[in-house]
Amino acid sequence: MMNRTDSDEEKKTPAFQMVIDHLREQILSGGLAPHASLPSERAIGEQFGISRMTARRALLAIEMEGLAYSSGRRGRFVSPQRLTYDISRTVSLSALAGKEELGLTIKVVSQQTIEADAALSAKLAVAEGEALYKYTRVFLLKDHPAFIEEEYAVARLFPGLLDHNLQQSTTTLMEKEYDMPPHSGDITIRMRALNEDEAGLLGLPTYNAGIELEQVIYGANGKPFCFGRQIWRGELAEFSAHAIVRG
Amino acid sequence: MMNRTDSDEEKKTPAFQMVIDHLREQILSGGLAPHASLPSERAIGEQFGISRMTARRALLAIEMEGLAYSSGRRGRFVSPQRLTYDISRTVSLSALAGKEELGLTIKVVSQQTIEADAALSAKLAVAEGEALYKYTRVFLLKDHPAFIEEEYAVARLFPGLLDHNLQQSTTTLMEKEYDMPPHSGDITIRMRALNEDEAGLLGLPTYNAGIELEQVIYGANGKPFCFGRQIWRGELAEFSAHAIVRG
DNA sequence: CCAGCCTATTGGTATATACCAGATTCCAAG
DNA sequence: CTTGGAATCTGGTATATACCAATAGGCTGG
Repeated sequence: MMNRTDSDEEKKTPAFQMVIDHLREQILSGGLAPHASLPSERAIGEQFGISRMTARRALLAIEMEGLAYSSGRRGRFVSPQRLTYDISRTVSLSALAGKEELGLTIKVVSQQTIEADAALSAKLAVAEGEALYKYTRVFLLKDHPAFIEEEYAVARLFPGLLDHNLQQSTTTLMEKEYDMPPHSGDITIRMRALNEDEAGLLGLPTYNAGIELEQVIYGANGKPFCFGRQIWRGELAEFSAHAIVRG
Repeated sequence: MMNRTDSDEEKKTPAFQMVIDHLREQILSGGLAPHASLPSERAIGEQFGISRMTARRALLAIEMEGLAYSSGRRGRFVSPQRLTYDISRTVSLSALAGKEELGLTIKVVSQQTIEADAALSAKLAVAEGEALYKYTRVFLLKDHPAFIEEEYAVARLFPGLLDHNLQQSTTTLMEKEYDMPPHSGDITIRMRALNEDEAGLLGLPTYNAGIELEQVIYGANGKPFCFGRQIWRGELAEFSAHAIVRG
């Protein structure tokens, strides 16, 4: 059935591995351009003389490598390039805004006014129950989701914030319209599995891994005014920083 | 066959999902302590009345969530707690050293002297071909691998470095023995799939995702003297920073 | 008591098959 | 030309089965 080329050398080299190597080479060599479609599970199965489940497995590995993304039942496509986010230079997406060539668009998923719970009141140094603006947005590169951002802003400091167009950098908005430039930020980055909602918004299977970035943004007076949580497709994120050693 | 409780509500809720939810609850509630063993694929299959492949799928999802790790053909075990690495305060593992309760040990995998290639000479601002010390170490928590570190140090600055015991913080070593305290660092963090060697050292299946952290460490004179690359088990890593906005 | 072997168990790989539901394509009826 | 629906894609879920290799545990003979 299979035409494994490893029969001469001792043994092993799984079948799905050959498919992975083949697809990776195709993608990295540029034989398949970003957003081009990959062969279907069944097609790969026939092409390599393996079962669909084995082909599927290879494709899922390619997805995990970040080389491709799947889009529901439409098929799988080659991933675009990784973005770099300099956390010691910027807060929020100011570094990305203006990069028109990336095809960055923002989709507002929800916006509302809520009351601070215990966790948020601690992060934003406000009383529990104080009004906060909460808005959720998805950032897309050429219609391909890159990350989700949930932001919580102290409502008292930004009256009418939700009346503005949220399809832009909110830190720019806060700086220009409310004279609240960001001064510093506390950032936490970790890798974790996505829940169902997040996976749905990012177009990923549930329990795929992604990168979570949380940040509290402080104003010139040293007080926090905004808390944000971003969930990135892992293969698209890259974070850089320049740190001065203290103590 | 199965005893799915979702027959009353409309439909769906995959079988493997029930297993995931059950295992997650068990682990998060503390019913299963860190490093305790999980039921085998076959045992879960029988317990839930599903096939082994479906049980396997649920277990792999639990692994991806970081709640458990597999250890070759010995079985699967509950993951220990996540570590936090403050990149704006420290370089290398000084933050972790001294935390005896974590059971941190270091295994030296290899050490050698090499010549700088183009990439390394650029990062370390030395001539191509200049001698560098290279050593690879695995950091373990109670015998459970947490991350791999490859470090490259400019040999000229640290004569005889490899004669020291490398089962300790090398930045401390460089500071105490060679009077080269770290002053600042350039750090890059990304998520990516592991290759075979890395997966082997970390006890993970190949093509699992992990977090890569690269850093160039600069001395007080502003010159780089050490380049390191760490590959973390994603579920164990957490990076934090305090950043001042510039520009 | 310990070394060596045998066996049971575990995860890893692989197949063939089946049905479902969303997406796309295309053609025919209006 | 447009709309409707059918046929045909796609991936998602699930099963039953098979063999392999590495591990762990128990037993047995020295």
